[in-house]
Amino acid sequence: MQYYCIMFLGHAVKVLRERGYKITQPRKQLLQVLGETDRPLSPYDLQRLLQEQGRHVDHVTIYRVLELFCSLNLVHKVLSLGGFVRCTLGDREGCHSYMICRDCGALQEFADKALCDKEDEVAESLGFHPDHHLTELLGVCSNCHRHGYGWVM
Amino acid sequence: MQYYCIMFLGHAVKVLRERGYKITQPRKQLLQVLGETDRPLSPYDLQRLLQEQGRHVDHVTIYRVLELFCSLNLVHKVLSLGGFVRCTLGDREGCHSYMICRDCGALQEFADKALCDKEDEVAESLGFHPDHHLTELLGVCSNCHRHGYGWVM
DNA sequence: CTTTCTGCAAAAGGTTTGCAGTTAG
DNA sequence: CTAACTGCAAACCTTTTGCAGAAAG
Repeated sequence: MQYYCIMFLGHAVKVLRERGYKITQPRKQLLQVLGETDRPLSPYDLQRLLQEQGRHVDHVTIYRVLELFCSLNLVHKVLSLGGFVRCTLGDREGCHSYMICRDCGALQEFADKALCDKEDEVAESLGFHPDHHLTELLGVCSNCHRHGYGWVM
Repeated sequence: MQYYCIMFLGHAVKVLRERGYKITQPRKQLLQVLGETDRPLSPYDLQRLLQEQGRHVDHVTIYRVLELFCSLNLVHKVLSLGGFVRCTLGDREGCHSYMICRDCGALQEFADKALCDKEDEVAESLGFHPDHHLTELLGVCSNCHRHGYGWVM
């Protein structure tokens, strides 16, 4: 996780620089927090977390920074939970897919070409021409599944 | 459409009665409005529409009625647009799927077993056990697609 | 007649806007 | 030094809560 966090931070800073955006304190701090978790967090969740580290960032700034990060595909907005997570994939357009664990709240992003194609196929067969897919699967991750059985027994 | 509206209203009233809920004025009026459109509408959209018909329904009531309708699977909440649409399918659990047209805003609900299975398959292959699928496809419906080409030429 | 439901008032929560002052490069 | 960015104040919109009165069955 520590490893991914550094990867994420490095990549994000690179993207910001390339596009001419400044590397400010609030942006760095938000990247830090987003890099450390795989749970979707709301703007106020993020503010609370920063607060606990003794860092005060205005909620308006958080909204604006998240909007920027989304536009650069550094984070995604997760609709079924209403929070933001760091993007863990490359710049594959169109087919964001997420699995979200009900127990631990962790989100795992994936991109599956075959699934995308199947979605297109079904839609086209109904006369629809999709250009964007939203797929969010709710359930239990392998970790929690194991522990879940443990509790019952 | 008129036909579907009556179907929807009849079915909804039956479900409410069966479960012991009262058929009140606000509930009837909301069913009416929801039955007449295939666009997702927000609580305040619905209030506005009723207002225009000279009917005053408090927004708190609208929230409470929509919550009830959702729990009875009479309407669905659409996350990518943040509105409510009438449910057009039977009580198939688990696999809600929607196609939403960017141009006209119309939503079409569908349930495709093969697509559901494919989603499960992909998730399971990544060690995840899904119990709920959220699939929303954004694009252009056949109607708007035709007219779209018309505009260009 | 009783239970359920609605409307109202108010609060709570989330999001957006404008502007003056600060900061990164 | 300058353009970009942040913080603050305030407005705005959405959603929730508690309670007294109305309405459905």
